[in-house]
Amino acid sequence: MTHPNSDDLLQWYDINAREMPWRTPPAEKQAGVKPDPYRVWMSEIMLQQTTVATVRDYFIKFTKRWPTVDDLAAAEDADVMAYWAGLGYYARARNLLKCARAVSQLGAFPQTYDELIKLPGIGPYTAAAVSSIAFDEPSPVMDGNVERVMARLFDIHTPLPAAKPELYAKTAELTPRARAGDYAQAVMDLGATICTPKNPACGICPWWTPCLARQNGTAAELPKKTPKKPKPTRHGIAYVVHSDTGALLLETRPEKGLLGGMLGWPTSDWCDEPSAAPPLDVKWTKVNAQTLHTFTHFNLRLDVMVATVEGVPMVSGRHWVEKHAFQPSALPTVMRKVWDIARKA
DNA sequence: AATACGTGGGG
DNA sequence: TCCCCAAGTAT
Repeated sequence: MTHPNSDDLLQWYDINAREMPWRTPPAEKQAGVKPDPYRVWMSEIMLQQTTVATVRDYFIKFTKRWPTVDDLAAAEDADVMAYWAGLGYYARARNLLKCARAVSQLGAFPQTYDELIKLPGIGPYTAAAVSSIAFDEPSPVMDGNVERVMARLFDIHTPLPAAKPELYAKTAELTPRARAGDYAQAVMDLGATICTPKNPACGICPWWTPCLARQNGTAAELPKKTPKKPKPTRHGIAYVVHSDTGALLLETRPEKGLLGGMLGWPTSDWCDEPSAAPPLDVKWTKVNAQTLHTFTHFNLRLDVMVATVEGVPMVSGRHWVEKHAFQPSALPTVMRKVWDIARKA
């Protein structure tokens, strides 16, 4: 019974590594070019709970706009949030900026897991990924892909998240001292392309031989997971008001909580039976369409109310944005949906 | 420890 | 249609 070998996976990775904008191309790597820690870090933050396909364009946009960590550190908060709009998990954008400013202050990125994990937005996964990929520290990297691969490799049936310590032990055991960063990316690539959640392609897997789940025919049912709770549906009202000068009334949402720090329309609270909370005492018209949106832990149905006012009266906590300066792309997706409905009304 | 936190794509 | 899930972190 052969034991899984990191070299077998690295050999596969050297041939099959997917090209990504944050990876050093093989030719340059061979010439000794080291990855840019800023780009590695940026990619890892964006890749948290987000697919490579979605991240690619955002990464290119961000690094073009802010080529270095010092550039990003000097950016306006609202500018960064607008660039992040649509990518989700907006606390990442707020922490991205905090982290950039901390690193800029330090003068350079810390190079070790222990130092990196102290920075905002960097947890166990990201600290391990950056220290290994950018700085060759052999930190075991465990994300959802690695968990799945380990659960199958060792045929572990303990459900997640209880299985994490056990899976981490296997991850650490398999992580090589040399090329730990490449190895981590190799396991993640394997999980994304071959050892997939559904229909794993065991027939072309470089770890076909040692994989216990493959031997036992249990690969497709692993990893086990504890059942999740049902999603409630909440209701709310969004208010889109035009000034007769062409301006729109918007708000920057509070730092904490859902869509924190993002631009959005004034809304009621979101609950079973929302109480009307229009931002202005004018004649509102209910649009004959609703916004449906699914968040991580609840569904949302928003009614959309529209109105027109004369001039641009001051409204506490809200601000008017001139039409020429208004960019729907700066809104989180749910707010973009509201705009799509309101503009047609 | 358990919950909050987005979004888009695939089966 | 609906459910799953994707390179997790903060509290």
